[in-house]
Amino acid sequence: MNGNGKTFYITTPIYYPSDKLHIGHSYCTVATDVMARYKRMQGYDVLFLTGTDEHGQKIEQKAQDAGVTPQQYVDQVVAGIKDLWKLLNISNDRFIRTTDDYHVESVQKIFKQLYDKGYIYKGAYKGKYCTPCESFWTESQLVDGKCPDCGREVTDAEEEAYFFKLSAFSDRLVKLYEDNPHFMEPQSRLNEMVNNFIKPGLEDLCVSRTSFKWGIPVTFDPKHVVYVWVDALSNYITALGYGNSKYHDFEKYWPADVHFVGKEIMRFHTIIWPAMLMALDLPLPKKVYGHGWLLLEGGKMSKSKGNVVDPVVLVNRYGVDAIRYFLLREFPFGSDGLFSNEGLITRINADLANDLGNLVSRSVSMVENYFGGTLPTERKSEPVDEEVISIAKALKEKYDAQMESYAFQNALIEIFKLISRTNKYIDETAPWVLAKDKANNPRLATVLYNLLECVRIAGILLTPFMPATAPKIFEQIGAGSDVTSYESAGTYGLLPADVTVHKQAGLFPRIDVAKELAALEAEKEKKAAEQKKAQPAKQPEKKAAQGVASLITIDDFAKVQLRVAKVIACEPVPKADKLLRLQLDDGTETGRQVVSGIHPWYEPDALVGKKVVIVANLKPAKLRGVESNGMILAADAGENDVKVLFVDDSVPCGSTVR
RNA sequence: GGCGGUAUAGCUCAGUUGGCUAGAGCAUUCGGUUCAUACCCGAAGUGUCACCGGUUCGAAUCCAGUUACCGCUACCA
Repeated sequence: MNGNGKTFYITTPIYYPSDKLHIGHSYCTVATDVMARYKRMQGYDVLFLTGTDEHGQKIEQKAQDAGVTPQQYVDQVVAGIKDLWKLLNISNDRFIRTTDDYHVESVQKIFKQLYDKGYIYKGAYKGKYCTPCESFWTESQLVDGKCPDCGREVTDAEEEAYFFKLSAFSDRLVKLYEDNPHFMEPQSRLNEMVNNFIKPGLEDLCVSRTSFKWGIPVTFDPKHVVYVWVDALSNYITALGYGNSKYHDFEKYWPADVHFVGKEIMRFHTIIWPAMLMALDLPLPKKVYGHGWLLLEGGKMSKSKGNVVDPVVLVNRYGVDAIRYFLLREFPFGSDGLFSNEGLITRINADLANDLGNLVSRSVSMVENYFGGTLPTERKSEPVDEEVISIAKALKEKYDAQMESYAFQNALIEIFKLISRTNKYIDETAPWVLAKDKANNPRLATVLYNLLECVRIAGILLTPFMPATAPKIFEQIGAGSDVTSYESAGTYGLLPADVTVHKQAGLFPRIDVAKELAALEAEKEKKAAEQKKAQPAKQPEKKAAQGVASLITIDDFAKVQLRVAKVIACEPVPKADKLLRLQLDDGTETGRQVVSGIHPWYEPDALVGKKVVIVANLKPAKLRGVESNGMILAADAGENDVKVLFVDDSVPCGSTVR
């Protein structure tokens, strides 16, 4: 179990700094941190990497909206992310930014290397081109295989891009999964990957873009920038010095022992990343672990729902270790969990304040009250001591088994079994009764010593989870550094017989549930109000910035025919989740049929009889084989919300809108 | 639509390869205790283990079907 000389390389995903991070990102990073600390404690030479993925169109756009350069934009967000990790006591050894010089240099080399080996080739987006119309179409847009615009024949498209030969790696990937059944966890993800991607046949991957500039230029074809895959995934090796001279640890740490990732990016890490490494003739990571999401009442966290949980607020109210503990205790690492403030507070109260904090407090107090702080060395054991001692002795092994399989919640449950049993032991032995007669002192000292020992062992094993609290525990129970090492958790009875304790303030103050819930609610509303106030100020700025690039003339606008139409009938399109087929009365005799992707937000019945605005002169298109003549106007009301624009019923069908 | 997952006490969840009289924590009620952060200890419950069939001496656990929710994926002019 001793890691002497062995290395352990663990990573978080690199986060996308388009917005502030929320509790979900913190969850992943805290888990990684706990594992890193655990391995360090075991004596491994650990490298813990986290960072940010800073390129791409979305950042470019966000920066433009904010009126700053992309670099300025990410600099500011990244500073906030680094502060958050500091606040959460994250012990990452390195922090990589994909805008770092050395990373850029490496990615350019990797891209070239893959190109030279023939794994990256210049190609074109799959699609069709209508030369007379100068229009690019995808297969699904074609009407009867011909240009939807003019009805003429189309040719293969010319849109230029570089592709990675992902398709060439299917067999090797399947073999990888077969030879290493634990390559990805949880196991249920394996079927998902194989059935969704490998079996239908992997398609080559577009790895460059010409449509935006904010990225790493392709050295031998500078109008292209490297698209996310090669840029972002390779951070795991560039941060070790692969392809650059900033670091020199590639030989030492690669392959990674585990990549922790959110389940949403499992696919990139279990298919694309191994294929890239195969193409580069490099060893593959030993494991990719996809953790679950923290869900809130009402679904996934999202800005537009206003239900984003801000870790900073929680840490400031309850302390970093309470939050770290809660995240890893409450949620099984591989599956989703339900986050609630009430759950947080009751968990802190029940486990940390009542059980752990109070145990330390009462144990230390008794040593002070009955023996002035220092235990006498004379002892008297009794059979009632045996059970709690045997649990303490067996704890480390059980804990290790859970930690090695990344079952953080189970590891913590094991520790708290000891803590509970120790509390019960106090009742069984009733030290306050023993204290009434000096003759019982040897017995009393034995009981108190056992309490301190149990606390010591629990404290050591809690250290990776609660790096700030553990030292406080040790100080209170008088445990020096010689008896708080990882190894020492496996041996019972290491505290000196005449140990001296130091009573201090409680570790975790008890929280008034009702009061705190109200306070958190108030804070949330304050934030929402602030955001509302900030919105109008932000909007005009955004319009101005975008407007410069894309002003149109009144004539341009006149090309768009908007009309009012009434929904006569509406039904879902078969074999499609999002599509609705709408029959409209647009004032003409025949009416028209429109297909719209609004099923997630509207049931057919809710639309029938309503009047909407349609784009009447849009080119017809086929969606899922159903013809659509025009589109319905709807607003993007949030990250994932769409609202159709309804018109007053008094407006006649067919009315022009301008 | 395809693929995958989940469904167990009021709540959050454990239940390895079928043997459970189905468990834990929280919440609830009652009792004990006073060293301690109004804490700790003990006791008491409540469940057609989603539904319907099947395999079996025996099914929460295995198989088929149904329903609900979730995820991945395709469609979203």
